[in-house]
Amino acid sequence: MKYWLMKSEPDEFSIDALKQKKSEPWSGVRNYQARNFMREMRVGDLIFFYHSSCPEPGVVGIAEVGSETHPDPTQFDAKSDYYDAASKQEEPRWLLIDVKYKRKLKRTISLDEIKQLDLGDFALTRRGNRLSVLPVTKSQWDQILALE
DNA sequence: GCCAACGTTGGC
DNA sequence: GCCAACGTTGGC
Repeated sequence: MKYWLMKSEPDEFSIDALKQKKSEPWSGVRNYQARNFMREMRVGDLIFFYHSSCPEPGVVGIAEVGSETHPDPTQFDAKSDYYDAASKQEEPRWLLIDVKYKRKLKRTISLDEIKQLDLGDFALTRRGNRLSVLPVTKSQWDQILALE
């Protein structure tokens, strides 16, 4: 069992939106590193749902991986913002998984608090980090969740 | 293969 | 809205 963190701008897709929809195909990831992490995901892995680009960035909920990776259909949709003309049906460049709602945290565990923990090397708090999908170790997971 | 220009992310 | 950091693109 592995642990992950996935970012979303609450204006675009919030934890409340996920709660309402129960599960969401996570389309639109267009970064190779993030894609490669998704490829390592297995059904049942746990995900910190993180709100970014908002008044209080931080972990707001827990989700789980609801499917194996499969091709992201938006890459083939010319009308989509995520359309990639260079990606071929026979060899899809971009993948997605389904993100399944588990629960909302009692409160937001802010980025500020997370930075104050001693988490070692952590992609979320690495300087200049922009990854939207990143791995979390069990120890990092437990330390962050202990703040709830 | 280098690297400047450009676009995007995301905290503040 | 600003801007640092970083990934990608494309000319050479």
